[in-house]
Amino acid sequence: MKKFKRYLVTSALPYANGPLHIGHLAGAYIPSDIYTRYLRMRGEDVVSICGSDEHGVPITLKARNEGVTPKEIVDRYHSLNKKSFEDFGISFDIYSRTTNETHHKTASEFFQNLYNKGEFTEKFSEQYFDEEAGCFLADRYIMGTCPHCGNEGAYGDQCEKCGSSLNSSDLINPHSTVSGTTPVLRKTLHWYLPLDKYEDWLRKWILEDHKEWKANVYGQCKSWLDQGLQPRAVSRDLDWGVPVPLEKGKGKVLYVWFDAPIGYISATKELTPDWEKYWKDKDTKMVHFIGKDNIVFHCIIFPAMLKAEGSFILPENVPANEFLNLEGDKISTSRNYAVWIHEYLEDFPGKQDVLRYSLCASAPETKDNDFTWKEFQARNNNELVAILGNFVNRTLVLTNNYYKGQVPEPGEKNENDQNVLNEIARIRTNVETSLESFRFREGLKEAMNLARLGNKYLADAEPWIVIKTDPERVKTIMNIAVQITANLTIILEPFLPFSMEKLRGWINIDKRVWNDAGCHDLIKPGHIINKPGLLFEKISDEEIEKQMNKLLATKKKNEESGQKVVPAKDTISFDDFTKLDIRTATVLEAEKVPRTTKLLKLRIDTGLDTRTIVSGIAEYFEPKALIGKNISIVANLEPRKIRGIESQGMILMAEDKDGKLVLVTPAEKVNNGSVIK
RNA sequence: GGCGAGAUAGCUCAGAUGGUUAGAGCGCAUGAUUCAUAAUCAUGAGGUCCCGGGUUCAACUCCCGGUCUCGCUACCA
Repeated sequence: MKKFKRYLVTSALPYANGPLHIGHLAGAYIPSDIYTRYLRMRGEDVVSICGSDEHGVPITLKARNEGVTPKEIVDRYHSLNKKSFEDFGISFDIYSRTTNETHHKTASEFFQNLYNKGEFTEKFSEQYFDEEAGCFLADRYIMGTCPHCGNEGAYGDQCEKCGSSLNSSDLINPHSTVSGTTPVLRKTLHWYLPLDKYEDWLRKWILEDHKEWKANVYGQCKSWLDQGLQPRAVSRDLDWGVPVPLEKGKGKVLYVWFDAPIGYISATKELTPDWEKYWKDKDTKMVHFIGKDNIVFHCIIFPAMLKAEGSFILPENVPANEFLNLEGDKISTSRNYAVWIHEYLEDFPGKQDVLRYSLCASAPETKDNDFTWKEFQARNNNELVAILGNFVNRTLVLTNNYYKGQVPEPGEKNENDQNVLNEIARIRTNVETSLESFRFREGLKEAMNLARLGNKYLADAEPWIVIKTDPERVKTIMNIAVQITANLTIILEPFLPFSMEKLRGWINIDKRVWNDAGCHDLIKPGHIINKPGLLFEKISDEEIEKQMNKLLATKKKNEESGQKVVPAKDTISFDDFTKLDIRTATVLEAEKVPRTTKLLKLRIDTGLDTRTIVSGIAEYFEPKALIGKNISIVANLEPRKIRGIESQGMILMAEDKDGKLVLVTPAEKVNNGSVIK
């Protein structure tokens, strides 16, 4: 394995439109922090980089909703999240932001550089502009008729019917799915990164040279590469972001995916004038910690950018984690369903390590995992308190009782003593192996084995009994117990930094380097230790219930408030209304449209006729359960072909709070074809 | 529908290149113990290794088919 001279560790830039929650921590920041702290203890040259990602459309939308400027939004969450990280002990060397000057400059230059080298393809296109919404429309927000096959339900980027890929300007009779209005064409210029050009080396670099990447990461990349890469626009028509640094780029900004990863570079620049040795020297090992939603950007797109630029190194590994669920449900920022870090820190002051432990011990390393408060409690009470805290406590209490806190001189060691002492070094090696392979769960478990070893040693040696008959022997036993404790402060430091600092205070030693781990004489005889406190305290059922109730309350509130009520539409005339032919009908047959997930093909009796309607409701209804149902339809909607089947009308559905579709049915049975008015 | 990842004890997870009684931690049971926050230590009970086929002397491990979960994607007038 190659030996690197220094490390560059990056952690996904959290998007500054909401607070941080446990999913963020478990996915990226806790592993990254453990890794970084470990490397620092090894004396490696390492910088850990992070910052807020503060550009992009969602932030402008949130700002608009709240009637404030985007800047106010990002300021709010940048400072909140920066503080959360600090308070939680995530030890970035810098936590920057993408709205600052250095970043704007760096991103501009990066763009300019690629532009000068001719790496971009430049393309004028007629883009649709929604005059009502006041913005350009992404292709997928536009629908219209396919110029090739006449399919009226073609999207701006692709026609599903004939499979041809389109530009929205090709569509006949386009309409905006944002406002429903007809957008107007405006000419606009954009720059594209031709990812297809880089496919060959990406394929070799990932699929051949990095087979050691985690299966989820490797598989995801392979999937993308096998599907074939497309050029991607690096600019957007928007006013919130890094301006395109070209005369003809006025009014345009760098697309957020292009801008954000450059944030790693600009943050490093801000941190040190020596930033180039971290980014451009082949002896630097770069590692990106991210969640699985970010794999394609960090494994394919960003490396393509770096390679295109030419002077940058590429990541050695991208240990992406899967997702964390919460009490069986998905974490949701918008629905406020999460354990927020800033709230946790208030509710459990001084218990950063408990959450660090809990999230690391059940991190979603290989598959999605579920965080439950009960498990959190169990991890604390049964492991941190009972195994680790207890061992430390009994060692320090005994040392104080027997020797007034003065570490005794060891006598002759028996075979078991030797075995136990030797075991420390073995545990250290195991932890190293785990951490260096990004297996943090395993590393933590292994580190905890040292505390288990300590408990067992005391139980076997029984100093509280031997003291009565052979006090000399007890000196050896207690010396060894103290050495184990001192080793704990090293081996657990990356995982539980707050607690180990506390523990070092009690045993009255300074922070030691990783290489000291395994030593049998970290603390010299005669050394005086301090009075200990409790390293961890039990967490009561009441505290846990309180947290669980909080989540239940959120759920309940979400249910009550229901889904967002969409704004009222414009007034229409009575004539407009009478144009609609809404009537009752009965489902005669129902079957799934093959090779789709959502589509059902229904045969219905409208009173006038029997006809076919294709409807996107397959996720909510068993076909046969629909047969015989009384429904309401729009009977005079112009027919349209969906997946090659002509759909003659539309079934009326209502959506409940969970997004589930519900049939709109007459309260009492009426004849088919009865007009709804 | 396409692609990717996953499915192993109550829970969280290990199980290179197929090979005797499938492992760990926590939980549970029993016993021991009392220095310790009723903590610890020992022992033990728990598994159709998602299902169905196949290859093989031998499959949790390989092949084929299927089911379920998650993600990306398509689709949803």
